[in-house]
Order: sequence, then C-alpha cells, then structure tokens
Amino acid sequence: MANTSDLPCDADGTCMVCKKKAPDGETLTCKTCVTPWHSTCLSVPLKTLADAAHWECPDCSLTADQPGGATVKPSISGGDLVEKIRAIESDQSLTDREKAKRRQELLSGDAKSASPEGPNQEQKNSNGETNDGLAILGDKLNCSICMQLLDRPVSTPCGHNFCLKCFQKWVGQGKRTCAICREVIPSKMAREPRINSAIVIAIRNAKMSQSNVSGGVSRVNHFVHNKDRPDKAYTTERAKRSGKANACSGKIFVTVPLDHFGPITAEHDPERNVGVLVGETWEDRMECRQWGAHFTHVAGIAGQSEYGAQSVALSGGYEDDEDHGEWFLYTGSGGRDLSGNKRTNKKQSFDQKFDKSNEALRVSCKNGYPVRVVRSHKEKRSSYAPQEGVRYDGIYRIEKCWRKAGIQGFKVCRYLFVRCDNDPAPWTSENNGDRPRELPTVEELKHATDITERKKSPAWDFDEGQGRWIWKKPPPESRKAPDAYDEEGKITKRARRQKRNESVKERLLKDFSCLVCRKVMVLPLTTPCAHNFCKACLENSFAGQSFIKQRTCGGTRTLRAQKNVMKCPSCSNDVSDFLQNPQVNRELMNLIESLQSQMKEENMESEELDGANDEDAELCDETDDACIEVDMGEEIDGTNGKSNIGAENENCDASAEILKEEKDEKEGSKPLSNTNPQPPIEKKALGRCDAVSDDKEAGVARGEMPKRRNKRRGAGEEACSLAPNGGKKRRGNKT
DNA sequence: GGGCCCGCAGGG
DNA sequence: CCCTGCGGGCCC
Repeated sequence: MANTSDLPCDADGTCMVCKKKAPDGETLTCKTCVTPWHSTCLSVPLKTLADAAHWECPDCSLTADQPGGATVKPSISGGDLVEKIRAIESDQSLTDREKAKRRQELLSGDAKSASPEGPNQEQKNSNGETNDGLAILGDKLNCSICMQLLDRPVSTPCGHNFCLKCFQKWVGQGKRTCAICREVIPSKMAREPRINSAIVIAIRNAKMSQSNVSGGVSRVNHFVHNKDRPDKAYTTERAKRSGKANACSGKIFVTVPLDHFGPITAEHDPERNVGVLVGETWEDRMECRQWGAHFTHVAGIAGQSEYGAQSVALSGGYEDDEDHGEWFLYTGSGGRDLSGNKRTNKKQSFDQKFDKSNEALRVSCKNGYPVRVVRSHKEKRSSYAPQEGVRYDGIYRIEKCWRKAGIQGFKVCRYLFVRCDNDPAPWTSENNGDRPRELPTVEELKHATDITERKKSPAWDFDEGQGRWIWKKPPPESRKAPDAYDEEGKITKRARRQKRNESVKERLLKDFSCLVCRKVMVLPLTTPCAHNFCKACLENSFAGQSFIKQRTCGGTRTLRAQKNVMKCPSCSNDVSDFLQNPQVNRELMNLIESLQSQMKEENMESEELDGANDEDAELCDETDDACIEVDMGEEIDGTNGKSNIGAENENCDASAEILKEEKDEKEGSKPLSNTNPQPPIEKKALGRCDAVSDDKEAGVARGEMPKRRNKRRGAGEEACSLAPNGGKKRRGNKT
C-alpha cells in the first residue's frame, strides 16, 4: 500500500521528501508513469536492483496487489536507465508515441533496439525471415495508457486495449469512460475486467519466437485426417458385416498428427475447442480413434519402433496386465499365432521381443515421453475400467520395462506405467492432478530380464515452479505431416513451401482466430466477457433476433417488453448490451491486417523465386486464410448451413453490407477471403458423433469413399471379385 | 461367454 | 505390398 509520505522528485530531479537532488544511482523511474523517485526516501524500499526496471511508483501501484512480482531481468542498471529515459524524454525530434516506444524498449530490457538510429528494427535471420516476434507486433499491442506492451490485457467494448493494472487504476480513479474514446465503460467491465486471452497468447507466442533458437516448442500444427469422411464410422459395400464389425473410420475430429505425443489440447479441437478431457468416454475404439486419444482401432499400442509410442489401450487382451489405477503393468504385443486370418489369439505360442510396437513403448520409456492411456470396458479384471465404452484416462509415463515369463510360460514384454496427468483420474475424488510419486515395488522385477530404465531426464516432467506436468524438452517433431516427403524421402516442394510459410507472423495470426468461424478475424470484436469474434460472425449468431422481446403477461393481452438475452457463443454471458453498439477492436484489426499484408508480400516474393509453374501454386496463391487455419467445420452444415436460430438470407446480407461499409472506410484494405460470415459450428454432444444427417451418411455408405486396397488373406477369397475395385491389379493370393 | 470371421488401419 | 493387431458382430 502506498504511504502518503511518498513523494516523487520534481522537474529538476529534486526529491520532494528530502528536498535534495537525488543522485543518479538513487533515482528510480516508475515503469508506468516514468516519474523519477528518490529510492532512499521511499517508505517501501526496493529489495533488489533487479526490480528497478519494473518498479511501479506508489501512485501507480495503488491498485496493484503486491509489488515485486516482476521477474524479468533488466539489462541495464537503475541509474543508467534513468539517464537513458531522460535522454529520450528530452529528444525534441521524437513524438510522444516514439518516446513511449523507446521507453518501452528500454524497460523491456531490449536495449539493442533502443539505439537512437534504429528503434524497432526487425531482426532477420540468415533466411531473411523475420524472427523477432515482438518487433512484428510493433506498437500495435501496446497499452493505450502506459504505451507499453500489454500486460494482462483487457479490452473494452469500445475496442481499446489496456493493461489490467492501468485499466484498474483508471477506473479506480473514478473514471467510467474509455481513456481513448471516452465511450462509457460498462459497470460490469469496470468491476470485473476480464483478460483477453487471445492477446495474451499472441504476445506469449511473439516472445517465444523471439527467444527461440529455432522452430518453437509450442508450435501448433494442424493436420486434418479423414476430413471428407462422414462423422460416423461407416461400412463399405465390400464389408460383409453390418455395423462396426468391419467398418471404416469416420472423420477425425481433432487436428493432431497421428504420431502426436501428449494431451490433446483445445487448440487441436476445432470442433469443441476444449481438447480431449480426462474421463471422456466413447462407445467403442472407432469413436475413440476419431477423437485422437488412441488412433489404432485394433492394436493396443500406437507407436513406431524408431520413434516412440503415443498411446495404449487397456482392454483385457493380455491376461498378464495388472491395473492399479495410478500405475499399471502392461504387456507388449505379439507372441501369438495369428495365422488363419485371426486378429487376436488368446494363446501365446512364442516369446515376445522388443521390436515393433514393443520397441516403440521402450523408446517412450527411455525418453520419458507422455503416453495417453485409454481403458476399455472389455478389461473385466480391473476395477478402474469403465462400465461401458472406452475412456480416456490421461497421461502416463513408462518408468521401466523388462521381459519376464508370462502366465502362459512364454516371455512377455512388460511395462510399468505411472500416471502423470495434470487432471485428476476419473476414479479419484481429488480435484488436483498427479504429483510425482514414488515408484511402486514390482515383485516380478526380481525375475526380470532385459530391464530398461530411463537414464536421461524425461521429456515430460513435473515443473515445481508451475506446479504442473509440462514438456521439459520439445516433443518429438511429427513425422506424419502430410506430403512432407516424396517417395525417395526427400522433402517435397510443397513441404518446403509450408515450412517457409510457417513464419512467426503466421503463427501470430492463428492466435487471432474468430471463435465462431475459426478463421483469422475480420473486423475483430472483443466481448465484455473477453471473447473474440469477427463482427459478422457474432452478429450473425443472433441474426433475426431483436434486443427486446414482447411477452404477454399473466394471461391478459397486455404486452410487456423484456430484454432479450443473447448468450456469447463461447460462454453463457449476455452480450446483448454489447451487441447494441459493437465496436471493432481497431488495434487488433490493424495488427492483423498488417501481418496479412506483410505475409502476402513475402508469399509473392517466394512465388517468384519458385517459378510460376509450380503445381502446388493454388495452395497459397493468396494470403489465403485456408492456408493458415484449419478449414474444418465448413462441411458440417453442408448445404443447409443456416442452422442457427433462423438466420435469414437478408440478415446475412445485411451484416455483409455492414462489413463492406466498414471495410470501404479503410483505404486500400484488400478483401479477405472470409467475408462470408460462417454460421456457428453446431456443438456436438460430448464424445458422440451421431449428429450426421441420414442422407449424408447414406451417401457415403454407398462405398465410393476412399480407394481401398483389395487385399485379403485366408478364407473368403472368392468374395474378393465382388469388390468395387476388383478389376484393379491385385495380389494373386493363393486359395 | 467363447470362438470364428474378416474389413480396416498402421508399421515397415 | 505384406504383416500385424487388446475389434466388433454374430453364431453357437
């Protein structure tokens, strides 16, 4: 709390407390208002010099909870800093904005770019690609009060962004209008400002790309599999059995690659935007596969021997398994005679080896990779198995693996799995996730051979500071990026292009996706509940609704006007007030448009370099959002896409008009590809995918889906000639 | 509940 | 292109 006796230095640098001129080494400058203070006269002295760069004066920290929260190390000492700030302040050639920018650069420790001749020079790497994410942001994500990079950003309904502290300080002074446009700040917003997480993530990513040597740990690639398939598993004509006995997989709803390690987070779940949650249950393995928890629909282990295993299923297929919930002993695959067209065989007839998927598990053990675990109702001996269906139980790590003689006498590969998930297990009443726990004593290890224990530090581990399990090392890079390699294993032109285009800018743009259409926002709006949408998308979500609805009262014919509640598409907050006069967040819009135009220029340059006759040219021939964003969801509605609350064509046109008008105001802004407002994606029932329309399903079930191999072995060979592609060359299997 | 059967999907 | 696989429907 501020002490009333705290006073700053006056214009001459004389401390108003001790009335002496404060020496340079004893002057402190507030990071918010840039006022100099005499450090020795402060009632709450600074703990370390390191706090100096982020010190906030008693006036500015009135609303701040605790001082000293800053952790960023300054590169400049206190006295030096003040001198530099003074130099900036007294530079007549600079505008106020430029001064603020330079102050910010100084205070953020970015002294190199604060050199007088070239502030904010973009740093280029050897490829000429801009790597300095924060520089790309420019001053577009600066707080309009302190002019520094937004810290805990909040966005007003009038479309302006402030640091939480600055905003709180502003309203704490009794001000109820926006510092920029003087628009009234809604009282709820003033009381409970919400952090705009899209901006947080964008800044975080920008910082990450700045500090990252190459690539980026948090990079999110979006791969779409089976996207043209129906929502449900389906049977081809060829399949002799109905239902899912011999079915093909339906659409994969999440955008992780098939060899994705670790949890499936919200950013990979365009369908529901929550990710795959612990405890989520599906009807069967096909459905489980569609949500990416465990991709292989028969095999218990999903993995690659040279690369690692991503997930396992506990389905009671091997009697040696031993389940204790938080830890379990898993048995490898193989050792069974599968001749005669069998898929499994209870009887073991030879030893298992550490090869194929057994080796994949061992690789995950050695590296400490996170392994997703699903339990099936078919595991009858475990009390932790679900009653029905297949359930996602979270992340485990393989702490040890070995071989031992199994129940049937032949050797089996064995794995000790220990849970390490940030969410509580489905069976526990705890409401926190796992903490590192001691390994259980495994009796059978006494008789084990080929024991493998992890030697290096695990890739997935508990971070004491954050109090959660995180990637301590970058997750293995996916080898399953579509079309990344040609037949000879050389990287393809398309992949090269994709790599090149995966610039910092592109990643930043992804952070500015509309929560409805999931594309980069056009005319971004931030609701008071801090969710971001395209203007058209949000308005279109309530097309046909009026702000006031009339209700008859108590059986009489009196009509009473009542406010119509309009729930934010992302949460249950009423956004009807906001919608009466929604203001575009122009700072965001400017940033998005500048990123897009820069990317377009870069793309054009690389087109020229590539030559005109590139067969993939249509992929990225514009600053096409489809290139940036996953284009899922569009087909969900198909032709009868106007699913939302009776949205009518006129309404769509109307909002498109508004869009256009607003757009035309801005000179030279290029039309964006997604000016068509998208209807909101229909929410799917959790873990279910039965929302597909009958005709659609029927259409696909006719069997013209993907071309399939026509291979077969063992019995039933005759039926082969009836297959749709029976005329194609096919292996002459012996009968 | 056990056994048989076989399309599919992924690994290599 | 072949091999493998802790599925799932159905018959007994």
